[in-house]
Amino acid sequence: MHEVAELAGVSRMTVSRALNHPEKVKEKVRLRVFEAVSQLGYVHNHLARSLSSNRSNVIGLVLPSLENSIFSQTVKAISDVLRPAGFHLMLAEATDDAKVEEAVIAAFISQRVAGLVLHGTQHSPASIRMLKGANIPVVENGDIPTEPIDMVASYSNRAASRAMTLHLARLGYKKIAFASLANNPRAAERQIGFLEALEEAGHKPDPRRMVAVSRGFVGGTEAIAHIEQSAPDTDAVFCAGDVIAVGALLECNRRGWDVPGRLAIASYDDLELMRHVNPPITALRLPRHEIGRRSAEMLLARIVDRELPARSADLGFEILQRGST
Amino acid sequence: MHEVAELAGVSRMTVSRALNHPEKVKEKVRLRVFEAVSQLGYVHNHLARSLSSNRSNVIGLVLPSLENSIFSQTVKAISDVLRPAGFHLMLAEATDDAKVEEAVIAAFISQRVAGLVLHGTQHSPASIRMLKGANIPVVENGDIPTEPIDMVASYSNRAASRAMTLHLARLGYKKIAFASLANNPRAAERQIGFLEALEEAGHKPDPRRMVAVSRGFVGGTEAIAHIEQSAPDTDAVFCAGDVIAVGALLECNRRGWDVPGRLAIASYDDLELMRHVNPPITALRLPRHEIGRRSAEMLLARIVDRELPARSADLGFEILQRGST
DNA sequence: TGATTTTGTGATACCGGTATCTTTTTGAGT
DNA sequence: ACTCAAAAAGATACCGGTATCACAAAATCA
Repeated sequence: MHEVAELAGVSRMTVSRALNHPEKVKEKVRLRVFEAVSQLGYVHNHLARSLSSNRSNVIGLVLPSLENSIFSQTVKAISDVLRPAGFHLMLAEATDDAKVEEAVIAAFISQRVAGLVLHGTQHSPASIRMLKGANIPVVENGDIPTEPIDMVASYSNRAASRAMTLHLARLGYKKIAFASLANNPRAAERQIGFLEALEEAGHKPDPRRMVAVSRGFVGGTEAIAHIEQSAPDTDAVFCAGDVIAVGALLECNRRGWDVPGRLAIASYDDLELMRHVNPPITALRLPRHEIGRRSAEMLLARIVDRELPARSADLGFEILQRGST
Repeated sequence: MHEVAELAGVSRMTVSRALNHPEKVKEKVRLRVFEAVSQLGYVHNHLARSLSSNRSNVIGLVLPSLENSIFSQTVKAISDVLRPAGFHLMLAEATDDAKVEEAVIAAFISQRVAGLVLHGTQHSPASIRMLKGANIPVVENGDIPTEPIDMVASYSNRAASRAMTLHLARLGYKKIAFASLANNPRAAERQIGFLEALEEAGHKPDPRRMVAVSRGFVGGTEAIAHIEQSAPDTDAVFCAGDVIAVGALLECNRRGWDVPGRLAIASYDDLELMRHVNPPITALRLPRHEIGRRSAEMLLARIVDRELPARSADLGFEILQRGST
């Protein structure tokens, strides 16, 4: 920068101004500076800028899992909002483990990120203390928590699960099973919603129809095997996670079970795949993209425009009725 | 940091040393410093550290698309190698557009990333100039380029495509079609490999059997429709991209075509899904995870250990013969 | 025209650390 | 006990920018 200043015959300060607040510098001088910049191939050092001005242009994103394709829509949406605003995205994985999450959050704060998006709403007291102490805007995704740290953009797992279960009941299914991942805070909320709906529909919950399965397609296979063994009179299964529903459908196809005749299948999440299998699977359309967009917008509103956007946005969901139910 | 130094009764320099090179500080003093750190809840400012020491702990990753689940394995592997080494990951999307890529690279350099991973091997002269000028280690993924910028960790699209095509020929298929995405530099390499293999196997290439399709499952539907219309005697189709093969298989199922009796299907990439459809799809196992791991390791070798790792790692591939061929 | 703003530019200090060199302390060897 | 090398701690400058205030030049007003 020193060299640019010399070549343009001005002070470093003027160079800085020409680059950051061009309107504050006379046109003639400004053009000399730009000329010098391009002639020397000068690249601004954002690190120094951030340190000096105590404000950075990096947003941190913490995901429970990087391998899960579910999040790619959200990531893409965040990125699409940030880029035109000149912000960048830093990514970290925090599994559902408190210690790891604390380390990740500490690392992000240490990098002085301008804001943070957390996918997940269960945080250790230490994490919460750090986040509040850091005094940066935070958006939580993944569920609507009762006590948000700062801001929230999500749908309610409980409400979505409840709605789909009621939908199945309304279609006339009487013996609905629930398959979900074990040890997953979001799955727990979904189970609550499921049970609420059963009660509301006047069904009696039956523990034989609550199945905990592994991640991935194989989870669906497990669910069907469990149902056949423990509760063969089940007439519908609500697969609350990822690709479990597809795994279940494929397993039914293999066994020659008619879907939805022998067993109806509903999915929690509407991956593109759901529309393409036979029969297509009834699913919840969750606002994955919208969550990312709103999260980024809320952060930018606070950081750039210093506004105070609504603390919480419930982005809802939609039931897509298809051939599998 | 000043406060920590005061509380511990030492100079700032000693605090810095206690945190970065604990072995250089006497145990007694070190403990006093750590005590002060935790008492004050001090978080190290990595920005200042990077600026002062002129070395950062952030790695940049440029992907052609964030929505594509294919990359999630690579991202996860990179992240898994970086975290224990104390490095972080910054993510950007650069579509296959030169201008966007230049902007992204400039932004990363401006953030003084310690190293860069580029998924993609076609770069504009301006990008290459910037990268060489920045003097940071760069790893290219996605293909084996003839003139790498710095380092490479990948498999060869051409070799993989050629190998699968030869595999189909060896299985006795005589009229093999090729379906791939249009306007994709990697797809172009794959097509070259396909044509090489046809020649090697003594087959005559037939333009009616070269199909350009859309992204996603629907691409498979398109491929089958095209084959039926333009070259109904085709006995095998090699789907060179993403989930096209699954789309094709599902379409065959819908039409009641026997797979592989009426038409054999082979896929370029082995997603988990390939093993679970019926019949399971023959696919290339590409080293997605290994690419990420090696990329990160190569960068760290250069950054941390100041070694000069091999410039290029061809990580190969594997043919998984399954029921669809 | 002189007084008063307004606008443009420069001087200086500082953001929060680390590199480097200097000084002090420690401890081994005789 | 004394010398001297090695280890530990401190002083100072600087990384590459920006905030802030001072000051000069230009524009506005009476």
